[in-house]
Amino acid sequence: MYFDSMTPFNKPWGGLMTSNGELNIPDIPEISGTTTQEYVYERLRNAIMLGAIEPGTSLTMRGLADCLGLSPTPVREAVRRLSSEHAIQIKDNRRMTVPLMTLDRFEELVALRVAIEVHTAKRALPYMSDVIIEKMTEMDDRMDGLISEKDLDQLTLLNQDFHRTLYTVNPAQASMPIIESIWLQLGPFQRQVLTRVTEYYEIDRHKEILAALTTRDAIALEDAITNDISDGVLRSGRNLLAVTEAA
Amino acid sequence: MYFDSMTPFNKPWGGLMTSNGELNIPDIPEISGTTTQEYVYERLRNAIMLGAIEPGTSLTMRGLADCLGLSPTPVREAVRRLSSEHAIQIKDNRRMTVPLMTLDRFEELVALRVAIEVHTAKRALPYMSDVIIEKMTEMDDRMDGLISEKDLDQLTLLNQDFHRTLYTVNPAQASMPIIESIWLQLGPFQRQVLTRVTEYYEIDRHKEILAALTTRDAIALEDAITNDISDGVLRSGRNLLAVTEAA
DNA sequence: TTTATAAAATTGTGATATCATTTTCTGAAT
DNA sequence: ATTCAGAAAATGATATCACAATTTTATAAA
Repeated sequence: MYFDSMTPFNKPWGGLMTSNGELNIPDIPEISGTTTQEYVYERLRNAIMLGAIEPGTSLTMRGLADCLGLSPTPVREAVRRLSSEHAIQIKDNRRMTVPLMTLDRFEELVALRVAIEVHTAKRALPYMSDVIIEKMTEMDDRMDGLISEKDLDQLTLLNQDFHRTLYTVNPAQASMPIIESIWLQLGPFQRQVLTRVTEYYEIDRHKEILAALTTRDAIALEDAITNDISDGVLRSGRNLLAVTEAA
Repeated sequence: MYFDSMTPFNKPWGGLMTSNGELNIPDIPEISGTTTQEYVYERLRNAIMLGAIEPGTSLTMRGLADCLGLSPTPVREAVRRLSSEHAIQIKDNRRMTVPLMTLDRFEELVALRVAIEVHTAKRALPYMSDVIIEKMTEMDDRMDGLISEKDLDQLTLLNQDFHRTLYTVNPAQASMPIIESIWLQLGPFQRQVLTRVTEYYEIDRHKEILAALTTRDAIALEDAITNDISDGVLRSGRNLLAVTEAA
């Protein structure tokens, strides 16, 4: 069984479920030349980021292993990595979950995201080139298309690519792994928010970011990044959490 | 053999070394009720932070396992966690090392440390209490003693406690794990610097931090933290790296 | 229906076995 | 001394096994 046996399931057809059902971990292309452990890590990470694993659902190591058709060993390593990135919470009752968001934690994570990404963007600015700006502009154009198609998965991924492209023009940059870790902690909840919101990106802050990059204006860049992150889901997230935590 | 067989060792007494020699991983008190994997993680982390594993020394999973008298399984999990925190670099030739510092990376890490710690300190300020300030003052006093005794290990650890105490007064804080991760990346090199420097902490910036906390002055706190981090090892580190990289 | 208790199943953990690679060692030829 | 091939040893990765601890289910009593 791939799922937690704690979860009650009295299905009309009876019998045990085999390998698809409540928990559906989206497959990802298997990168050749990599280890199983790495594959599991990437796949679970992707599933968490895209909200395919509902926060609060309890999981087990062996359950995941069975679900993926693997032995517990590589799953354990992948899970432990995700756990040290706070993407998975290992509880003391032999269960683990994608942590539920709280209002306090949300505010902290968003503020931290702003602080680190602004800092990283500023340090990237001296390395910015017209070629990269062009590349980022293309990304932004593609995102406009994805918004109208309401393809949330690709939108999330491409939005990350956009930011990552900016930050990594600084070749010595050391903050990208940290930023990715924060994205991962915010991801599951952002997805919950996005599915409840109709208008995304009322004001396109990416255009502001691109403008600031073009003029090499650090102050404008700081504002643009701050606004992009804040406008994105901050307000909606606050609302959702305010309602949720009141109940 | 606990060490990399790549390392040549023609010892006069010949024969294989058993379990003490070049690589000496300081023991730590075994916390009861915890797993072997966690113990290995803490012990390796401590060893890296305190510079007991010389950066660049090549290690193997099995070597470490033998050294610690354990099977490879828990060692692998601990090593992978450290690897995802960039405390250990897993190379493609089946070896791993504590990464050597470069000037560029050093500058990035220190700047990042300043940015995150300033941000975290500011958000902690509203939660600051006289009791905590008193506790931090005592820590600072103890550090003065350790400086005169030149006890670098305890000094490093207590300095971290000092900062950690400040940042964690904010109960919802989410940045502590990130700060710890940066400390860990800086740790081995800081130790190399400290052993080559005679005067530590010419100006005691901790006193400035405590003053800013007492007056609840965010601007002064920002300056004090920035100066504390910058004065600590930044200048010496730059010098050491400038010389090293020229060669 | 609820509660207490015993039995059964499941779990996390860590050691071990196995396998394909990779590295290191050996020794001859240059 | 160097170089280079082949043999031998060591390594990382994963599956499997064993075991204690915990949870879940089954059973019986109130």
